[in-house]
Amino acid sequence: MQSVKKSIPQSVVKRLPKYLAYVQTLHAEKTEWVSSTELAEQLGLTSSTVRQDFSYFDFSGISKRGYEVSGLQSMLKSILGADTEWKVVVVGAGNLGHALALHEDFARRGFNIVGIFDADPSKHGTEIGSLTVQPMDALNAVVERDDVTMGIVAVPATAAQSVADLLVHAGVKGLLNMALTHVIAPEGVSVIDSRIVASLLELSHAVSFSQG
Amino acid sequence: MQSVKKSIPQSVVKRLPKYLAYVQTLHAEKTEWVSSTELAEQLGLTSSTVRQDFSYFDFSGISKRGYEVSGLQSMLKSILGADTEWKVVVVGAGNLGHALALHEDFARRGFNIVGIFDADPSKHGTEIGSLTVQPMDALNAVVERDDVTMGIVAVPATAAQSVADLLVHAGVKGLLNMALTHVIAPEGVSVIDSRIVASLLELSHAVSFSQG
DNA sequence: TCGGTTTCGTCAAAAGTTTGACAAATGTAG
DNA sequence: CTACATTTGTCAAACTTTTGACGAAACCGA
Repeated sequence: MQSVKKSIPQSVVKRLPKYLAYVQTLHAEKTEWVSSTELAEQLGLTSSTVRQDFSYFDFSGISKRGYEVSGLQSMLKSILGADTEWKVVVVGAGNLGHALALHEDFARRGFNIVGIFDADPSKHGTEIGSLTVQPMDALNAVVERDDVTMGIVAVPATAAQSVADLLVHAGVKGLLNMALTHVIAPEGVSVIDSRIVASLLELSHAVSFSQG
Repeated sequence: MQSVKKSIPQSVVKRLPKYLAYVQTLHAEKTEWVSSTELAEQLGLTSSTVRQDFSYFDFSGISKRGYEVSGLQSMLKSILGADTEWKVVVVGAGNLGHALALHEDFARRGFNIVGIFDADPSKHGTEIGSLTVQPMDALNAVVERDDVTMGIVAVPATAAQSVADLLVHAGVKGLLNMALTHVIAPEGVSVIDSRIVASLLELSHAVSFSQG
């Protein structure tokens, strides 16, 4: 009987995007109810984990029916901030930055890329979709003017920390780090690592040591 | 006094790529020794975690000096399979697949992209770096001929599972899934989720609920 | 050589996460 | 209306991961 919203453990937050993705496909195909068992099967979990996870937020299922899909969807969206439009800048206009700036999945989920920046003058002025690559010293103004909340660090490992510092200084509150290196940010700024390369390394470990 | 190699917990394997990245920068600048304290500070861990992690593999530090950088680097590489060259294919020649096929970090770490495939005929024949986009039905032959171990699934969520099935059928042993949806693979095939979009959602959660 | 200090390796306690079990709730069929 | 089957919500046990503590090893300076 707690009314104070207790914060949701990291382990649970990490699963929420997957719940949301699946629930959205259900919603798209007009399914109205989903059980913890079905969610568990689809996402490779146990039904107990699913119910436990959902117990962290104020959303109840109904015995014998399960969870109402559209309500669950709204709840997940609101917890994840996926019902908000976010302004995002990308730093680094290499292959990866370029692709991320155009990535439809971001826009579809409310992450609007409002600027792309690069230190290399030869890239300035290049058009990427509806954006133009800008020099680093334009960053502060854009972040301020457009009220940008997040920055994507898509530069080589050696430059990652200094770009992160610039973004923090410009005022973003969250960083998505595409480099493999660790990036340090002050209290109040969240950093999440995208782990693209780390994932491949994990994979090669898994592949090397599976079945021997 | 166990000589049998006990398998390394997932939680530890996840940190290994970061250790490796940092140790490589040390190596590049000719630093010879590194302590658990320094590693901990740089990667945002406790020194205890670092020592505990290293206890899972057969590599000792020396009291009062720390760990020898180049030996540690080799050990990490060998555990992660980063001392091997891997053959990788990309499925999906959209923005993301395109960028991944060209991503220098992959090549630098021994992940060689040997083919890129797309279901869309209008993309076939497009040149991406030294590769040419091929139709899906060329997949099996390439995987077999080049002994491809891993596949990167860079297609829209709705196609992810079927592409994964094709890759598994072709014989890859590991999948890197770029889509937000969960992908199911048979026993013996490892799947790692790249979580790019999931990471942004995590970030927006973190940003929404920090300091309130 | 010796005492002081740093850093490792290890252990066990603490904290966090997942699972299994079961009562209570809800729906269904007769 | 009642018996039955299903599925939730919750609890505690089991498991995993992280942390703190401390003895032993190795180096350093006098």
